[in-house]
Amino acid sequence: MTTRRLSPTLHDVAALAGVSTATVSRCLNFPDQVAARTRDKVTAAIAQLGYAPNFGAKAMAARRTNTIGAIIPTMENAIFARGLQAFQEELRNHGFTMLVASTSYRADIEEEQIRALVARGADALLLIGHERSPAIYDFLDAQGVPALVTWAYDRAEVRPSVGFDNIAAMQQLAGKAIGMGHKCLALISAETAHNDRAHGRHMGVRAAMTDAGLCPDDLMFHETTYGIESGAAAFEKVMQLTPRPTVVFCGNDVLAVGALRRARQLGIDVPNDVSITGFDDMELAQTAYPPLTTVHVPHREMGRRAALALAQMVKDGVPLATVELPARLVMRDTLAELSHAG
Amino acid sequence: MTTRRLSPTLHDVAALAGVSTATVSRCLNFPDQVAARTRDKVTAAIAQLGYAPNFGAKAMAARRTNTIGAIIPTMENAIFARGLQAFQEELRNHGFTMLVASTSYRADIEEEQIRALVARGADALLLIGHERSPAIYDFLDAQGVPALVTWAYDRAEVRPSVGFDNIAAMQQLAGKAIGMGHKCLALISAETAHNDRAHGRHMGVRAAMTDAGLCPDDLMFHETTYGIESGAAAFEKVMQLTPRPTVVFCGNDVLAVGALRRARQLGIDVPNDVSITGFDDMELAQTAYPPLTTVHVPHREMGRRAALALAQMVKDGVPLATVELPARLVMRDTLAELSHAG
DNA sequence: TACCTCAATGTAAGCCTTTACATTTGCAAA
DNA sequence: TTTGCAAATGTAAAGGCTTACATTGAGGTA
Repeated sequence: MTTRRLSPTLHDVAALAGVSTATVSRCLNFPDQVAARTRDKVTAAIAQLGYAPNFGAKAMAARRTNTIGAIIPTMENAIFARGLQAFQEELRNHGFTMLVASTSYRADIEEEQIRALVARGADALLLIGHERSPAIYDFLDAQGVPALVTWAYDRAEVRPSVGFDNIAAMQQLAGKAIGMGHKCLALISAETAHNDRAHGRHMGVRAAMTDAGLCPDDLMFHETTYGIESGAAAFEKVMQLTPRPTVVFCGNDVLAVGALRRARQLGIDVPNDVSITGFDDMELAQTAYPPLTTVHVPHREMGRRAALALAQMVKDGVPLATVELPARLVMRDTLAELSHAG
Repeated sequence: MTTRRLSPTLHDVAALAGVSTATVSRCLNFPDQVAARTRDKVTAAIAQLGYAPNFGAKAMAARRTNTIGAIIPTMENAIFARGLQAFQEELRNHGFTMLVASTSYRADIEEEQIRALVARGADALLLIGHERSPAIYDFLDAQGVPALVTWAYDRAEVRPSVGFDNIAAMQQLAGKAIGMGHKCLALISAETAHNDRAHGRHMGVRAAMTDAGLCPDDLMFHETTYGIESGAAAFEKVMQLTPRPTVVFCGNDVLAVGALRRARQLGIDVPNDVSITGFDDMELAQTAYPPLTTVHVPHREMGRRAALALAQMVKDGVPLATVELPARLVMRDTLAELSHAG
C-alpha cells in the first residue's frame, strides 16, 4: 500500500520522463543547459502530471524565495498605493512576488513588520524613508537581507535609496512664492517626528526664506496629523495668526485640500485672499477646486526603479545604488502673485 | 574545517540549550508542552544566538506558510487600496502576512497571478468579484487552496463571498432619483465585461426603471474606461444626446468627478441643470465640488471581514461562509429634485 | 585508432524543520 | 518499595528541491 501524495513531485516527473530529478530541475531553472529532446520529454511529463513545484522545498534548497517585501506607512494614502502598484508590476516582470506590510506610521510596528517579512523569507526589502533605529539595520545586515529606501533622497545618507530631494523640492516651491511677493509664510506640516520627508519639506521652506533674506524663524509652523479634516482645522488656526500669512504651504495635498475646503467655508478666496499649495500631486490636486498648485512627485517611477534595482540585486547581485529622481513644480490655480490689495 | 552557516539553525539552538531539536521546535510552537525550566534554557539560547526560524524549511515541514494572497485589479484605485489595508491589518492580528498581486482588470493576468500566488505558497486567496473561468476554480480546488470572493454579493452564487449587492444598491439610488422626478436617465459605466460589479450596477438602474414603470431600454447607457478624463469625455457625449438626460448616474466616483469637472467647464450647473451621482463614496466624493451624492460601500469592513474569515479557515478549518454587507446612499449636493424649469 | 574536450546527464548530499513514535523521568498510589 | 501512568523529552524519518561533483558519450584532433 503506497502513500497517496497530494500533488506530483519532481520525482514523479523524472520517473515519467525517464530522466533524473536533476535534469527536471535544470529543465525548469536553466532550460538551455539541457538538450531539446530531453526538454520536450520533461515538458510533456510536467503537463501530463499537472506538476507544480513545491514552494517550501524550493525555498529551502535554493535559499531564496523570489519574494520581495515592501513596508509602507499605509496603502490608504494614494501616493504609497500608486508607488506600490508600480513596484509590484515591475517586480512581476522579473518573476518576483510582493509581500506587503503597513505600519500606520509607527516606528515600533515598522520594526515588527521588518522582522516579520524577513521571517517570511523576503529576499529583500523596500522601505520608506531613511529614519529608523540602527538596531534594525544591524538586524537586516546580520540576516543578509538587502534593503532599499525610497521616497527620500539625501546625499548625506550612505544607505542606498531611490527618491527625490524633499528639501530642494520644497525650497523651490517656497522660493517661487517668495518671488511672487509673499513675505508672510505659513507651513502646515504632517508630523515630522520619525518622518524625514515631512521634516525635509519643513527645512526646504526655511532654506528658501534664508535664500531670500527672510528670517526662517518667522515661518508660522503648524504640525498636525494626516487627513483632510486636520488640514482644515490647521488652516483655520493658522489664519487667525498675526500677521496673517499670505501663503500657506501644506506638507501634502491632502492637508492642502482640507485647507482649501475650510477657506471656502470661511469665505476666504483662494488665491486672491490667500495662496495655498500642496505637495505630491495626487489626483486630488487636479480635482480640487480651484486646482491645486503643488509639487509633482514621481511616485510610479520611484516604485518602478526600486523594483528594478531590487530584482537585479537579488538575481544578479548588482549592488544597490542611490538614484535621485526629479520632483517638479506644478503651477495650477492656488498660488498667485501677492495682490497689494490683500 | 567546518562550513560557516549564514544564520543559526534549530540545531545550534538545541546544542547550546542542551536539548533536542524536537524540544526547541515544541518550545516555539507549543510552549506549554514543555517544562518551564527547559523553556527558559531554550529561550535564552535563542536570544543568545539571534535565532530566527528558516521559512522554507518551516513551510515544507508544516505544509503551511501563514501567508494569504490577495489579487485585486489595481492598488491605484483607492477603494481597493482601502479594503486591502484593512485586510492586511486584520491578517496581521492573526499572524498572517499578505502577498499581493494586481491584474489591471485583465482576466489573463488574473489567472497568471492566481497560479503565481499558489506557487508562492499562499494558504488561501482573496479574489475580487465572482466572474472568472471555471478552469481556474478547478485549479484552486485541485491544489486545495480556499478562495474567498469579495466586493460582490450574489445570492445565486455558490462560492463564498463577503460583499454587498451591487444591483440592489444602485437600484435604490436610481429609485431615489426617479422619485425626485427624473425620467430621463443616463448611466456612465465602467467596462462591464468581466466585471460583475459594473454589470450589477447597470442592472440596478434598469431594475429601478422597471419598478417605476419606465422602459429600461430608454436608459442612455455609455460604457467607458476608468479615469477622471474618461468620465469627463463620457459626460460630454451623454449630454449631447436627445432627449438630454436630467440625471447622469456614474458607475463610480472617479467617473462622476470627471463628469462634474466637465460640467463646470461646459457651464452646466450641477445639480440645477443636471444631477450627477457616483458610487463607492471614496474621499474624492466629499472633496469634489459640489460634494457628490453617492453610495457608500463598506470597503474597510469587507477587507476586515474577509481577512477574519480566511484566517479562521486556515487556522481552525472554519468553513468560509457568504456574508452580505450593507451599502447605503449618501445624499450630498449633486442630486436634486427635477426642476421643471430645466 | 587513441586521446582529449566539452556538453549532457546522473548521483547523492544537503537545506532545516516538524512530528509520529519511542524512551525516559517524576510522582502518586498501593 | 514497587508499580503504573502521564508528562517531558529524545530519535529519526520524512518533506521536495537544488547543486557540487562524478560519469557518460559524442565529436574533433593528432
